Amino acid sequence: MERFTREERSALLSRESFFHGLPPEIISELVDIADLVTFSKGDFISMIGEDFQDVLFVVSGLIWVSVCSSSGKRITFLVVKKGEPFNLLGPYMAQPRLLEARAHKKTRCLKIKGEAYMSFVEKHPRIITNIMQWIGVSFDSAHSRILDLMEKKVENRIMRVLSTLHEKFNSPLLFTSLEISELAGTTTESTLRTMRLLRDMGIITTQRGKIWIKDPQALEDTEFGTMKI
Amino acid sequence: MERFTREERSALLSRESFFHGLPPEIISELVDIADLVTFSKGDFISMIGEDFQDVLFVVSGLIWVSVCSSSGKRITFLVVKKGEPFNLLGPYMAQPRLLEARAHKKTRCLKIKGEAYMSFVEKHPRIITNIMQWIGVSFDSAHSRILDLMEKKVENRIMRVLSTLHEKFNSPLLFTSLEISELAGTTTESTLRTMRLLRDMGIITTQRGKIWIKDPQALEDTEFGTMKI
DNA sequence: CGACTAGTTGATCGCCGTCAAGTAGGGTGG
DNA sequence: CCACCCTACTTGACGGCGATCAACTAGTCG
Repeated sequence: MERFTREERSALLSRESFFHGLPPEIISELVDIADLVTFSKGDFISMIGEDFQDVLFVVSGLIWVSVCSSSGKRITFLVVKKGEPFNLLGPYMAQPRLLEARAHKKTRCLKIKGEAYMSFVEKHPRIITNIMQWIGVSFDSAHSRILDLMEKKVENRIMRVLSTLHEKFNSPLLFTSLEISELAGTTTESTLRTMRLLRDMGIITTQRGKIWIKDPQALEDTEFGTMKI
Repeated sequence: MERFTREERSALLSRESFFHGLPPEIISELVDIADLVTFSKGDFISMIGEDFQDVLFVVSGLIWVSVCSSSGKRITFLVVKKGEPFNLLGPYMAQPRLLEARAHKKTRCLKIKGEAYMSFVEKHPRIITNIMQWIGVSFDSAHSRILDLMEKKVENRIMRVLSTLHEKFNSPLLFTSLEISELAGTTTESTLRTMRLLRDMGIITTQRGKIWIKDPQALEDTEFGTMKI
């Protein structure tokens, strides 16, 4: 692990990390078969339609994962931060997927080739629990998002996105309205209108590209459980 | 396997089955640790908020899996037919999920307790590939459904549901408009209005509870890949 | 034959996506 | 340091899709 900064190493072991609870020897064996790769801000990590087979574990930085349609509409369904995995399912899947992954800022990752990942899993079935739990939460999150889209108003979706981002990153949120709207499944205009309301109510304050959550409780809505963004 | 009918046995081994490609000895070992259970039409297999831990494999019949919100809105996101698994992720998850599973008609399943399932997976990592592939397809399907909800009109969603059901069950589809609407994420009224259009165009014919697809090609829309219902 | 469920169609109405026309921040290069 | 540009943000007006309400017909099962 010598090429890691201290911060990166602790990110891999933190409570929020994918690796939490795994025996240290499994983690270090995984690190041994991984390459440390760096993406610059804005880099495409995988493109739509590509058959991306590698598994990534973010050690620093941020990856935005979206699907987009041919009409240009895009929805971001995952924001992968340090300690979190990306593409746990990819290596097992035959057909290319509709994912687009992009580095939101300079991002360092552990990269494991699909083949190596699959053999690792078979050799260390202990890690299956971590994988399944991670996927399970993401899976339920996708379904709660479907429910949200069906019956919640745009305002509530935005509030939920802000609430979730706040839990994950704390204030200030360094995201633009465009990014928020792609997470909530709406347009920038609607996002801005809602943020105007929230500002008037004293729940948030904003600056170009920054959002401070002043009253996190006011954003809460536990109906469908937490999103996993 | 002596308690199975011949049809049930072959359902487990068919090409569309979850078990396809697995060595026979693994399948029979799985059957050994499973109980054969029968649900009557309309039975709740798992209720909202319940911490359902068993894994089921349908050998005959049909299970409808939905999420519903407190306001009564319900979306069906999975129809599990013979040869298919249900709740592959449940045993690994701590918190209860928002799933509701119901027998759509008399349904026979192999039932495995969560603990037994997890040990089985660790003991036979070979099955991980099947599990991951199955989950992966469902996962992508959830995301394509999100895109659908965001940018497709109700008409197109209905058409896609009909097309997918036709692929899975063939004509006639023995479903009511209410059921179709819960799959498409809309109301019965909108569903019926669309079906009226499709009927006028000669693409389908309908009877109470039955839908014949006369022109499957006309329903095609490959934009987001196939749904997995 | 009666009751329940499924299907049908019309009228209304509001959310929110879209278009449009701006303002303002902040980085770059001369 | 200023002029410039690009991006982010802002606000108003409009209009359409589809949810909702309502009233009805037609199968089907006991």
